[in-house]
Amino acid sequence: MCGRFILTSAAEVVAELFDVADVPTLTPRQNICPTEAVGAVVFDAEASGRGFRGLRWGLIPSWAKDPNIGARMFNARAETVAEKPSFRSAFKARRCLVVADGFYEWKKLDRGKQPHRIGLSEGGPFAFAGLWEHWQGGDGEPIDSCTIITTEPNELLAPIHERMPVILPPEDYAVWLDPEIREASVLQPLLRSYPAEAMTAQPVDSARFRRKPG
DNA sequence: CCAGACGTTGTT
DNA sequence: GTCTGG
DNA sequence: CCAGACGTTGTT
DNA sequence: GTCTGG
Repeated sequence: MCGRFILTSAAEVVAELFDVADVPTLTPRQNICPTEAVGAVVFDAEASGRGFRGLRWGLIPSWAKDPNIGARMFNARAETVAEKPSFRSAFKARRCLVVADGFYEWKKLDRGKQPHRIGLSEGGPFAFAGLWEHWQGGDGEPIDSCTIITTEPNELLAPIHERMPVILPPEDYAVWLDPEIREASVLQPLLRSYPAEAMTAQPVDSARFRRKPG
């Protein structure tokens, strides 16, 4: 699962890792929530290459009447994403890389819950496997939104939570973003747990998630 | 045929 | 939009 | 995901 | 407890 994450890298670092040229200045964010704008790398048909863009986190199916349905579509299960009505068309044609420097998972304890910050040992940004979708209401603004795919946790994450987001290594970026690839038999094998030995997890203070100071 | 569902969690 | 259930 | 709210009418 | 907003 992944319901909160971090993006603090500078635009230049993101541009180099993902080989995109048009990354705008990025405000460091330690607590990105569902329904907020996230940074994503997508296939840009006009440029016949990659582009960086903002997407609303929480995928709104194109057929949804109420865009608020997207608020709880912030994750999609790797095991079922190719078949679920809300995700299958995006899985075939609109995959993306959601840019992050870390994410949070909450471990349930006998008393309360303990958030952990998780990231790559080597530091730096990485890519969640994502999907995006276009939505157009009757008279409202169109919205492009996205979801982050989850899978089983690795050995590091298993004690903390039952799911973890799929992190794609750079060698998988090209296949994941290629819109001509549509076969689940090619795509689904990419949706695996990132190696535990390359990740770190540390408890953090719950106070950082409060909305109001005090 | 039309009407209604379509998702993720976690918790019971 | 597309599938399922009635 | 968590934090914060948690009402009343009437109308579709 | 459950829903909404971010």
